[in-house]
Amino acid sequence: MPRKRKAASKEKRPDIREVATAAGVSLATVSRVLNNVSTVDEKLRKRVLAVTEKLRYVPNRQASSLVSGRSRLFGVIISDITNPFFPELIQGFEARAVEIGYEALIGSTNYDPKSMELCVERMLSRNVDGVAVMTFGIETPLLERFAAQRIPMVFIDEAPARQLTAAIKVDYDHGIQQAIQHLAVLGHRRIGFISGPKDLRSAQSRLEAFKKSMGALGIKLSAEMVVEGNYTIESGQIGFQAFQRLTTPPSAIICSNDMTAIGVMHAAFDAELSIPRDLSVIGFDDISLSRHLLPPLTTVRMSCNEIGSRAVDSLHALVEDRSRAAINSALLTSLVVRQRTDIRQGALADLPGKKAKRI
Amino acid sequence: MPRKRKAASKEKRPDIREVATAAGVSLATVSRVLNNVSTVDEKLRKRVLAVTEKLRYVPNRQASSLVSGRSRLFGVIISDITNPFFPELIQGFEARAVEIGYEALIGSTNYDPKSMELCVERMLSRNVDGVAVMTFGIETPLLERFAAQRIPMVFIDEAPARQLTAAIKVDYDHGIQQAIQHLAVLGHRRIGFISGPKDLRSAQSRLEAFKKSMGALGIKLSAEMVVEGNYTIESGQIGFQAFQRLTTPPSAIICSNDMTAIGVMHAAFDAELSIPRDLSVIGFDDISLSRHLLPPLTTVRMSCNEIGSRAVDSLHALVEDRSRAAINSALLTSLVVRQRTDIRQGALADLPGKKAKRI
DNA sequence: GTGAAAGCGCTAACAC
DNA sequence: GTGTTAGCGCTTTCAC
Repeated sequence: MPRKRKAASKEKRPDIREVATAAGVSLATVSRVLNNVSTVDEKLRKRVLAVTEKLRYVPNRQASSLVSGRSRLFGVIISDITNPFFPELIQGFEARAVEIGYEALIGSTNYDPKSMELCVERMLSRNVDGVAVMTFGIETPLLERFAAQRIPMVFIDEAPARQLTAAIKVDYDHGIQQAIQHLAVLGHRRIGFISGPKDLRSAQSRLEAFKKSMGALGIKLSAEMVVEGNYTIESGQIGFQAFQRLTTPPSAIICSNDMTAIGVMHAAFDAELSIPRDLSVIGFDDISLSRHLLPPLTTVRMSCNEIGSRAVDSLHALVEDRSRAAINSALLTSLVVRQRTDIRQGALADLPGKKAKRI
Repeated sequence: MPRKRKAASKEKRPDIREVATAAGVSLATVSRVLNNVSTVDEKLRKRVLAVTEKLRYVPNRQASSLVSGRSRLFGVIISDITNPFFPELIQGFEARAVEIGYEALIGSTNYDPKSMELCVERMLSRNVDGVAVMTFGIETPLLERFAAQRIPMVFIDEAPARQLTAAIKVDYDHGIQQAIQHLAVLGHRRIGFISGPKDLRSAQSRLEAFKKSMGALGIKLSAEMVVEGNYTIESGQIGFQAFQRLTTPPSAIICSNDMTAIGVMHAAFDAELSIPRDLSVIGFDDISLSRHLLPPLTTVRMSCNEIGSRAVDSLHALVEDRSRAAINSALLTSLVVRQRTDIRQGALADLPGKKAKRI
């Protein structure tokens, strides 16, 4: 069949014009159909859709972005994807973004100022319609560049008071209070807390929730029971050692995140203390790793996945209606009891007459 | 100052034309400078660069992609970002992509055909310049859509023989041989293997490497010592149980990936077997989790980060010179000895006169 | 309700 | 070497 087009190997993909021709309409109509403009005649709609299908037409987003001024791209800035806190967040972010016809553009700062700046410029050069700043310690001047373009931003916990900016609020109190209650029931009274870096809002919030809950439960909290960490495994090890130097070390430790808790467990392991027999520990975040530890870690769960999806929702709201920041109810945290907490050693002796059971 | 421009709040970002005007050159020259075309006069170059800096000009990639036909976007298709195998891979992919001026577009199939198809269409509609298919079980017809557009693809281990396609080769033998050797030295002779799904190339390769190395070391391998798994924690648990039902269970188990090893450890824990005292286990991949387990897992390390960066390099080579597939030497694997392997119980008794030391 | 036409910001021929 | 110009594929007025 010599008249037929040459073999399909370098087939060019169809553009909107081809679809229009094949459907016998103008390309404006095709565009309207694809963008769900309601004023299109149902018959034409059907016809266009059929052709779209048949030709396997996929719209070129570069082109549509260029002319419409909306890239349908949301940036998400994180510290480092190998930090187990982030994958789940990204999963939530990406899934929700795709759901509403957006794409996620991930940028890792890698804790490096140079990377951060590059990251911001990449987002700018791809014209993101919004950015979720899920990392801390990013320099404010960099964020100003988004602000200058009126690009919406969303943060965790606390956002700079500015237009087109939202925050995903997290209710730390609930989970931490449950954690303390859980420990109290097991007979623990000396409960240590390893915080995150004090200059981070989220770290402060968690610490405050801890102090508040201790007060609410009527447990005395001495200053030596709070140690500052920095969310890393190492800081958990250091924190543990600091506690061990006390005349009376805590019988339970609550950590500001799971990585810190892992550090505590490693240090305890090295010190030949058995967890949970000699020391109970509770983490925070419930990264998937925690479930897989042996025995698994008791932790305060915060849905990172939901943080991601909420970030997208907020950004979306901000894009659609640039005046109103999306206000969501705070994300709840709650205790997941697994096997790194146990009744306090000697608790039974202290409470003669009472029967305590292992849980 | 009434004459001044209104406050900066809705400042539009500068385009190439503004830069050209400010630098007193044509916009073609600016474009040339930005794209490192060498024929530009050094004086003009400097001037343009200075203006670029001053105006904080960031090129609009949508526009340049549209006209140049290159999006500077590489897609990477994975199964699920919360599978600990992937974050490191993505990290390597993204880092290298950014390094060469590209962006990474991540697509998760979530083990779901619908997601997969959407994923492919997203990549197509964003005009990716290449795709790294790092997941298995993606339907070939979908990949044909990339092939039809002559979009380069890269795979792990084995690629369909086709133009514009490359594979990242991994040398499994080296690491697995080390693992078996390590176990043999510890006195293990009955070594079990839990494979990945038999219909996956990479799973086959690992199993073959195991069989080969066992033969090379002169260790007899009975059929009952190989169990098929599917790379999940559950399959590790099931595999362990299968081994336990044997008259003589293995004294050591090598798993096809770390998740499987974790499953084995969980099941052993439940069965009140102590690892490594009663059973040695070795994983494969060295996901970061393995390091953090208590005690940490002995495993065959494969640099997922490097798989990612090599994928980008291959794609890049394919884009630059569409005829030649990038050929890299195979990625090496090697044993990381940690604390989940130990001398076989009773090995000392079997070898009277020899002194064995714990390592 | 539909079509024609004017660009979005940039690159790549092509002149000069 | 540098500038001019014609689009890339699409959305969006604006007429009709």
